[in-house]
Amino acid sequence: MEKTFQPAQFEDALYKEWEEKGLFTADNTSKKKPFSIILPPPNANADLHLGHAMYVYEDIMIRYHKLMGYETLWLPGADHAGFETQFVFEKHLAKQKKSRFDYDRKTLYKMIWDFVHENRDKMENQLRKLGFSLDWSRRKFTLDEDTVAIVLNTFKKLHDEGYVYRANRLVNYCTHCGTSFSDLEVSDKEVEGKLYYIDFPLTDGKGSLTIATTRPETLLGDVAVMVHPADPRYKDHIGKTVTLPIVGRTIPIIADEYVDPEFGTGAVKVTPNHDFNDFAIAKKHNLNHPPVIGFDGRMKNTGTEFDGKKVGPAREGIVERLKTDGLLKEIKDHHMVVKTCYKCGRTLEPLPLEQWYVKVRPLADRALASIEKGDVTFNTPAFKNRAVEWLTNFHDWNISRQIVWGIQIPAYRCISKNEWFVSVEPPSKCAICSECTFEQDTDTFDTWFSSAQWPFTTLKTTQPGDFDFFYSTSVMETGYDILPWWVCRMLMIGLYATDAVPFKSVYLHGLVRDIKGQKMSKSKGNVINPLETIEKYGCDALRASLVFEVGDGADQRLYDDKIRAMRNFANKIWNIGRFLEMNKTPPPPGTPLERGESGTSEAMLKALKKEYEDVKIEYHKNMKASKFSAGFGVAYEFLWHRFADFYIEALKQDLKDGNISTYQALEEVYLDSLRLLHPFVPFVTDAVYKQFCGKCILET
RNA sequence: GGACUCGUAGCUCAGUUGGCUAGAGCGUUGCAUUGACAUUGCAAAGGUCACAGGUUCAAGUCCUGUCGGGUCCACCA
Repeated sequence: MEKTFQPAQFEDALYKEWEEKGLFTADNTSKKKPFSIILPPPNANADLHLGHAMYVYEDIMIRYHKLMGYETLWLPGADHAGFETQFVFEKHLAKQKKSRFDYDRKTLYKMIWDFVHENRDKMENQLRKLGFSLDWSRRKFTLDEDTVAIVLNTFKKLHDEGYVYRANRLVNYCTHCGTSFSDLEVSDKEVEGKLYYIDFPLTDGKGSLTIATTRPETLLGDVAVMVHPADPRYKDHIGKTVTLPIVGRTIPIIADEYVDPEFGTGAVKVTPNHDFNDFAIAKKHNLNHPPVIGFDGRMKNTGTEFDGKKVGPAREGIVERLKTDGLLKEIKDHHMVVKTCYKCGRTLEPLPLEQWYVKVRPLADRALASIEKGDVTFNTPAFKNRAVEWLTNFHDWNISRQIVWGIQIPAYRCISKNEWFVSVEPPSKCAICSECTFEQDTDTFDTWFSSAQWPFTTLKTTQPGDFDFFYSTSVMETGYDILPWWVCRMLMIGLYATDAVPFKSVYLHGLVRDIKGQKMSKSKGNVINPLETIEKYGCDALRASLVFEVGDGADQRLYDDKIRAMRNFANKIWNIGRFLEMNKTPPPPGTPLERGESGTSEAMLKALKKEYEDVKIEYHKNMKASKFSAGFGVAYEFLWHRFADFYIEALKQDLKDGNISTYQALEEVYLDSLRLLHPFVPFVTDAVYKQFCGKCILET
């Protein structure tokens, strides 16, 4: 063995050897019991970060089960990550002073395609750097033709069976990113805003009604003023009309219990197309007015000079105008929450738009039942509760996105009758009037709609027999932060499409933070790059530090000292091997040892074996209970502080004397303990193991 | 407003169903060792396990409350 421990010198070669020997390749005709995990497909738009390194928990499970005699499959993939990728790509375009508007749909798609494939190769090599025992012969991409076909079929099935419908509702729309979102992609932001008190003159000339609003610009699209039916202040106003400032339209004063008399003046304006609550109220009272804000974020349909102005300047202008007209009573500071785009951070605009929705309730109920029955289990009760809470409260899911990068929705509109039909294959003629030149929906699916199907779109398209042998998969391991986005939706859609749970258990891990507990981000400059860390300390050190003394599913802080400590452990593993190798010396001629007689060490060797047996029991107990940190801790403590510090130190002289039975006993325990540690620190354990056995650990 | 989670040595954290003098890594102090490893070994200092009650033969561990940190969801004209 080399004198010094230098992981960078053997890791890549060892990984290559594992791959070439087919140690990660699954056999779906095996007689062994299956154990399968689908890798959460990383977005093919950037380098891997520490979050991806947390997939080490999957590698631990896979390697452990392989060593325990299971037929394992860990299936790698990449996600096209629709909106996320388009967003990243637009940033690249911006650097070249270009934008998505400079290209037609096809060109833009092709450009992103090339960008993604370049990134995908890089990303996959980074997964190799992490030592992950992925079956590369089965790698998949969410835009592979065969997986896309399955996604389209699922959509059609959902549609035909009434679980997907098209509706014109208000959506959360980002006028900068140019797309709508589901409820989950909306992030709340607290801001110090203003509350404007505005007089709406009564049409009969007898005074005015003061309303309070945070969005004066939307008054151009108002259809009513609303008060609480029991509010004594406004009892006489109900049924009268007011004249809308600036535009001069006459609108009614209506009553609805929705109004909170305590807030503002107790009188509220109703703008059907730009506020979710008002939308519902206006529908109830059968009132409407065209939208006054467009998808470009500019005012329209107001018949005023504000048409064409962006919302912000329009608000300022309108406030000025109200002041001039003497209708602005007061402006108060108002602490409020605005819904913003989770990606670009700009304020979202509620706008009316026709979209495809998944009717979530029946699907979620089935998912809840599967959890209830225990068909799916969670690694902690808290995560189970959170999943149940989400599944109980899900709203219908908007799956339409106004972006080009993704799977175009297989829905077609009959132009002459303005009706929609769904068809997996591009139809040759209109299915409704059979004459018109119908057109396909330009929208693409929410990425999560295809991700939600990933466990079966992959297994149904890798190798014949894979689905039958490996589905339902054994574990879904991912970060708890995407429980609602991904895990819950996989459960819902998986149950619907395959009549079986997509995974039998869910293992959620926590977030990796910096030493102060802050989220890592480029702007804060506190990012630990996994690849640089591997370069510096070795892959095993990084992997071990993400597992060592970490609570189940808990967030953790990662820092250089911890990684170094784990590198030291890897070094220890290496040097124990070196020491044993150096002491594999025959006993001097003519001594009792040469005749094979055991020395004084017999009792100690017996104690060692006993202790090791106990350690193994403890280790397997933890591993089987998915207490990986504890399992690692047990093996760590034993090898370093018992085996090396205590037994080797005590038997050192005996070993140097050439006591072959001492040597053999130590070697046996050492090599076996390498197998316990292998799932956590695969490189160093295998590098040493090969020196002694000539084979890789997973080969034996 | 609803829910979850955490508060254990200077720092970062483990502590499984309540059970012997409360553990680890890093850091600190002393000693040793330069023929496995200074990426080492031995030893030491350091904690009234946030606080206050309660259950129990026994509580860091269970229950209630308080304080403090974090997270998620809902509402907000």
